[in-house]
Amino acid sequence: MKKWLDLLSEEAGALFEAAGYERELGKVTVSNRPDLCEYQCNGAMAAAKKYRKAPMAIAQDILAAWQDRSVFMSVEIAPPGFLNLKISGDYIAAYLDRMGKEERFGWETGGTVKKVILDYGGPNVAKPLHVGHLRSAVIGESMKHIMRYHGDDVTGDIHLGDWGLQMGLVITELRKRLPDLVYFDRNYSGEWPKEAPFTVSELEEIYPYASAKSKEDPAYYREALENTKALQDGDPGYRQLWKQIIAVSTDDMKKNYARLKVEFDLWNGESTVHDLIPEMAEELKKKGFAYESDGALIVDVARDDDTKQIPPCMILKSDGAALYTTTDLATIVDREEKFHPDEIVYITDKRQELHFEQVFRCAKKCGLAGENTVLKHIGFGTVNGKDGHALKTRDGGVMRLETLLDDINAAMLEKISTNPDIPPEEASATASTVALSAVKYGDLSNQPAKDYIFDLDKFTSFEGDTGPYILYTMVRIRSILRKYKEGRPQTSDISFGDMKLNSPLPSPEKDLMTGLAGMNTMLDEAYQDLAPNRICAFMYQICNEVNSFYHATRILSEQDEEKQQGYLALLYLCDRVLSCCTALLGFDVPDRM
RNA sequence: GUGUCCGUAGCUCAGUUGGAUAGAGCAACGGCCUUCUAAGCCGUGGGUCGGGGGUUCGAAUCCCUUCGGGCAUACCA
Repeated sequence: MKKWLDLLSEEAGALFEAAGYERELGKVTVSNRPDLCEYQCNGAMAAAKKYRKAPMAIAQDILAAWQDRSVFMSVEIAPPGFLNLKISGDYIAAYLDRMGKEERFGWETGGTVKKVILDYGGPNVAKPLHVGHLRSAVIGESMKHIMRYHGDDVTGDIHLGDWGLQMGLVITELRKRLPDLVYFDRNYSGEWPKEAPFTVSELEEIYPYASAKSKEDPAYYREALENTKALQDGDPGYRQLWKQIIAVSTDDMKKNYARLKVEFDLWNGESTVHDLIPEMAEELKKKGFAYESDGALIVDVARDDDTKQIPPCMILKSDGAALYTTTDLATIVDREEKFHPDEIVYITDKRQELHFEQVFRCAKKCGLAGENTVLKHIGFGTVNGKDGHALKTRDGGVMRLETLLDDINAAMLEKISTNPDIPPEEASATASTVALSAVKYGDLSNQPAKDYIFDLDKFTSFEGDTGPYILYTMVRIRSILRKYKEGRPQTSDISFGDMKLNSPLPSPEKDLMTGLAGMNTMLDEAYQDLAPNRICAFMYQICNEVNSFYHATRILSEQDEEKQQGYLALLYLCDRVLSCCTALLGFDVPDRM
């Protein structure tokens, strides 16, 4: 089904053609002056140059050509040549009726189905999830939903950080603290213990300690490097210990991600591809792409037309160990073999931009990625505190994701509990639902690439452009629909009749209808740009319009049945549209709040 | 140094690819609940779009220049 604005543009284009001008001039946009009109067309001014005629005169011609009122109920001209348009009520109602019946609200997806690997989440084992991981998970999950809604075949891979220096650091520290563990006994030949010799909390304390120590103690750092290499080279005890670290750590992660309603299809990691590394490195050497420099194995990826300096891509460190680039390249090889994807999309912190530039160039240059495989990096900004710096706890530590969610949940529960209509046993679940909307909407309503300020007070205030406001509006809509149904004999599903615009004048009802007509356009833009923030902006607009409509209209007590059916049909469509949006963003809607 | 992103109301941000009087939210102030959830709605005040120059009928948007900031810049991820 054609996009609303395209449809209007065609209609306006027909007027231009009828008046003897090019069709293409009839481009219609949403009005900048809602006080004057609903839509505007600036074609007369654009035509002025081509036809060497005054814009106002051209506008007059268009006005003269306008006779059929079934689409535009009014056309007015304003200096220096604006065409101000108002839409007929029947026309918009018919469009919405059709939209409500079509699949995906009439969004034409073109039928192309892409196979996509979505690489997001990217937590490091042995490290607690912190707010930085929030964005990758929340944005990635939403993009997954958006692409799937489009029809794409998307596989989400968490891509654990489980193979680099951090593993060496943890092992080094464990060895210092618990030297008697069998994992460190080279001569041990018995069965490996099933139980891990540490808990998640211990693990999460060990990593930061080891990381800090390695920075001030060069000997310790060297040891960590050696242990990293030993792990990668297959030291049996280290490998067993490493498996325990991953098991304990991922167990905990799963709880956190479940809480965020984020689900991965694959729990692969850097280590998944460790067996591919030696062969890949050898191959790159043999083919002449990789060579030694300062003891490390590198591939040049700079190009003559670069405006910036691109450092070479490092395949192996001088001690022969793998690093981030190595596993990322091997992962491309692995994914190509197993999935033959059309696209691999990475969602990470934008500071890794250069890293991915290098990896992508290297993968293409060396033929590790197929010629037609699109490699895309979507970098997101930092989550900052109110001071504009990275979000910290009160005492300056790293803000854990768990803590953040707990805080918001608590604040939300307090609010929810003030509503006497919510039974206490329901309050907790409702609070989590609303809290999640606050967190996700708060994140996704920003452009991914930009930093944003995570202000707990703002997020828990429920006013303005927030998740709770959206949910509140939806709850209101559903409440009306429910009450209407309750008052009638129960059939399986009550249809709400045809869409009908009852007040074609400038009215909250009409604003809402024209707003809804933008749904398929919005979906297309959100998909093309992979921009969840567009969905948020759209929802916010619709919710504002719904609330204005709500206040201006008594629905349940409306005596004119046809009128009431029109209202209900409109609200029902709103509910479906908004529900679709919340699903794409990745949060639920409570029954009451 | 080089590259890159950014600078819009007191604060947090939009601004549909060059259009009319630059928009929201928060904060401030004033209205609206015997009626579908007032976590709402309606209204008021608040701006040299960092500065300067240019391109044209027309610039927050495009070009140049300048100031201020963030980030990146091969053996971390």
